[in-house]
Amino acid sequence: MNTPIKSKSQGRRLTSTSYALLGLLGLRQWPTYELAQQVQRTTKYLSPRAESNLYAEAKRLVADGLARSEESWNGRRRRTIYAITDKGRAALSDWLGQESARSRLESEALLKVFFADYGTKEQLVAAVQALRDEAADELDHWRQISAEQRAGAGPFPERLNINMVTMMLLFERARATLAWADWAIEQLGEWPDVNGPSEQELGLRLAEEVAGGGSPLSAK
Amino acid sequence: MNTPIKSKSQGRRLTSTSYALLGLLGLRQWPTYELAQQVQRTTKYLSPRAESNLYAEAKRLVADGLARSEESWNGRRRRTIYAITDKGRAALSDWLGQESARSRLESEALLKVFFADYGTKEQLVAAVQALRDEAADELDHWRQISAEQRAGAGPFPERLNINMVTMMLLFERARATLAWADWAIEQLGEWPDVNGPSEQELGLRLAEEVAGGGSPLSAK
DNA sequence: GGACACATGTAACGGGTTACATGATTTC
DNA sequence: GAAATCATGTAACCCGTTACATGTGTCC
Repeated sequence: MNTPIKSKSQGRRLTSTSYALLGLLGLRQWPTYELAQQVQRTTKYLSPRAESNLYAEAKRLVADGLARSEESWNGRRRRTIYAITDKGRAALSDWLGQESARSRLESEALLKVFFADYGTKEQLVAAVQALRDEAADELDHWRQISAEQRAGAGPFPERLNINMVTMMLLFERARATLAWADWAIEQLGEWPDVNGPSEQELGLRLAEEVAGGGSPLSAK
Repeated sequence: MNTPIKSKSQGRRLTSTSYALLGLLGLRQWPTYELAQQVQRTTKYLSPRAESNLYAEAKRLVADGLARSEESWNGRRRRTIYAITDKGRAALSDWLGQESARSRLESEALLKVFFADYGTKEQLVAAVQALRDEAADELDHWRQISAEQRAGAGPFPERLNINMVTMMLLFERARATLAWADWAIEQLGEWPDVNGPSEQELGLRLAEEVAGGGSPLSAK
C-alpha cells in the first residue's frame, strides 16, 4: 500500500497558548518554571491553561523555531531557559494584525444556576455563592497586583499603562459578578422554591427593564 | 501478543456539554437541529461548543443510556429526536450537588490588548473595539430574548425567573465590558503610542484606586 | 527529618475543533 | 432555478486535560 506522504510540518496553526507564551518571552527570557508562574499571574485570566501544557507548548515553540531553549544549572538543579527568536517576534506582531476568535466564557457554576430547577434551592444558592467566591478571589488578585505596582515592586513598570487597562476589564467584570451574586442571593431569600415567585413577577419585571434598555441591578 | 482488555466503558466522565444537553432534554424532547438552535440561544453563552460536537455528544448520551433517540420523518426528511431517560435525570440532579470547575474566560482579543505593545496603536484600538462589538452583540441578544419573554412569546415561561436571574449576570458583564471599552478608547485617544503616557500616570492612578478598593471607572 | 517549594517533565486519553459532505425543502 | 435553511452528520487531527513521576534545595 502507498505510504501517505509525511508532509514536513511547515508551521502548525498557532494557538492562543503559543501567543501567550511568545508574548511573555518577548519581555525577557524565562526558565520554564518562572514562565509558568507568570502565566498564573497574568494570562491565566484571559487564556487559562494546565501547567503541563505550558511545558509542552514551550517545546513546540522551539520545534517551530519561534523560541530557543538553553540548559542552565542552578547548583545540581537543571533549568531550561527559553528565549524568543526573531521568527517568534515576527509571528507575534503578525498575530496582532489578525482577526480574533470570539471570546468565550465557560462556567459550570452558571450552567448550574441556569438548570437549578432540577435541584434544590440550597444547590441554587451554592452555585451563586461559588460564582461570588470566584469573583472575590479575582478581585483580591487584582488588588494585590495593583498594590505591588503602586509600590513600584512589580516587574516591567514600563508596561504599567497597558497592563492596567487590560486589568480594568477583568476587574470591572469581577465587580459586576460580585454585585450580581449579592443581588441574586438577596432575591432568592424570598423565593418559595427554585422556580421563584409564582406569576413570575420578578422575571417579568427584569425582562421588561432589560428589553427597554435599562439596567435593573445598578438602578436599585 | 496479548490483546489488552477492552474494559467495558461503564461511564465516562461527563462534561459540561453532557449536562448542557441533558438540561435541555429535561425540558422536553428535541430533534437535534432544534436542540442545537436552543444551545445557540442559551447555553452557548455559558459553555460554547461547536455544532458538530453537539451531534456527537447526543450520540454519546444515548450510548451511556442517559438519553434515547428515535427516528422521525418530516416528509422524506429524516430527523432524530432525543429524549432524556430516568438515568439521565438522575445524572443531572446528581451533578447539581457537585463542586463546579472554576469558570474560565478565553479571550484572544483581550490577550492582544495585553500584548499590544508589540504592535501599533491602531491594532490596540481595534482589539478594544472587537471586545466592544462582542459585548454589544451580546446585549442585543439578551434584549431580544427579554422582549420575547415580556411578550409571552418565549418558550418555557415557567422558567422565566431562574432564566432571567442567570441572564442578568451575563447582561451585567456585557454592560461592564461595553463601558470599559468606551472608557479605554477614550483614554487611548490621548496616548502618544501603545505604551501610553510616559511616567505611567494613568497606570499609577488606576493601581492606586484598585488597590485601595475603589472602582475607577464607575467613579467617573 | 518532614514538608514544601523548586523544577521539569511523561503518558494516555478524549473531547473539541475545523472542514467537509449530502440531500431535502422552502422561498424568492 | 438559485439560494437559503433544514437536517444530520463524518473524518482527521491535536490540543488540552488529568494523573503521575522524579529528583533537588530549603526551611523549621
